[in-house]
Amino acid sequence: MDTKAAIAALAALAQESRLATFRLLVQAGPAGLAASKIAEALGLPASSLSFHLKELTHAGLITPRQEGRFIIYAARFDTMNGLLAFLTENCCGGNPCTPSCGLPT
Amino acid sequence: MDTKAAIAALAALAQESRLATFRLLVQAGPAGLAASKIAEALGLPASSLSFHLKELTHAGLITPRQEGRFIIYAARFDTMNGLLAFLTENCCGGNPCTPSCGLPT
DNA sequence: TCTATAATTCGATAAATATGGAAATGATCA
DNA sequence: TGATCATTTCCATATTTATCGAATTATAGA
Repeated sequence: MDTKAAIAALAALAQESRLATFRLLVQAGPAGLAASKIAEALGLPASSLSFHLKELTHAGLITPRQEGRFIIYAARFDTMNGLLAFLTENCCGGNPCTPSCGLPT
Repeated sequence: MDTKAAIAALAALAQESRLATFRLLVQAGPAGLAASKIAEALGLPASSLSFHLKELTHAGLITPRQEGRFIIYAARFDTMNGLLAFLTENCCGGNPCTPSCGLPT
């Protein structure tokens, strides 16, 4: 992951409705959820949710697939893991550091 | 970490200068860096950097300490780790999931 | 105290973003 | 084809945010 992609992902997550959407999809796992189910779960108007889904998709954090007349969204764990790795890259100059400094175990 | 804190941290990181600042401090480790050193390293005007340092501090991602006439900023690894944990919370409903779904190893 | 350096606050401007109703598009089934 | 449901696009508005020069505050040393 490069800086541009990381900023896109972080900006996408830095918004209440989108963060809630993403976390819902992380918890739903690869099976994902239809847009209408997300709207219902979060109490969002369809047009607002659609705007946010597009942001998350464009940032590579979720991916849509058509299933019947539903569009199912699922979290992209590869991107999420790339983001986590990017943030912790070269922690403490690559030197061994205290437990509080490393990744959660 | 709660949702409010996570959004504050994500928003703080979702900006080029701040992300670069934070990563610089992550790599610097607990020793940290003086504001002027950060400005020099990133080529930012002092007033702009100061604005961003305040944002990062307010989000709990960095912390300042006075040392002589310098103010040294250091990354707060506890907050960063809390953020990573928050994002991956209850991944896949807590069920075992494929390797691509878990945290990086 | 006077001076030099470090860092922040102020202020004005420019740019990006969230919101949600209404209308349009896309997909399925009878 | 016509009806129905799912989703997106369009639009206008309100809000937030980034930028950086100039002025201000704070710290240390002579």
